[in-house]
Amino acid sequence: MATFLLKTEPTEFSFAHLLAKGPAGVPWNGVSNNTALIHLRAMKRGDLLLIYHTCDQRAIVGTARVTGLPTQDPTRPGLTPQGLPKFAVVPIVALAAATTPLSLTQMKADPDFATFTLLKQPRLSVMPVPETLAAKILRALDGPLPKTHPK
DNA sequence: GCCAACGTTGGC
DNA sequence: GCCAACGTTGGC
Repeated sequence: MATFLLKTEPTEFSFAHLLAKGPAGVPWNGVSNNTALIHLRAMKRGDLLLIYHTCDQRAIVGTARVTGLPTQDPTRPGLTPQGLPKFAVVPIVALAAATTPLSLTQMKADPDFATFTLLKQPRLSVMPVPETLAAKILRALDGPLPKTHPK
């Protein structure tokens, strides 16, 4: 199981909004940046997601789960030369809100995060999170954490 | 194929 | 609101 970080503007689509969708979840769409799309296409059912709010909040605010494989965006159909969805969309559901959101400031102050893509490529909206870092982030969020894979 | 101009993102 | 970092576009 891999872990990825997804950025969202809370004014556009907040983690609270995702939570409110419940087990139905949402298709994570609207990504156009090629590097971000490469990571989206690599997602598998069961992968863990860390949801980061940009703008005023600038913190990881909750966790979510990938519930299916990436598919084509119905509004922008097309495949890559490798036969993968060009503008990939991934179904996700919220898991839990963080009891303690982990702020960008905190991550910047921690040497363990020095090579983290979130800090090195501030404009990338979808990125993989190394396993050791993901574990550390989950401990910091200190909420009801995901324990099991979906059935 | 290069690169200048322009657009977008997101932290400050 | 500004601007740095990137990505994209289009003229050549």
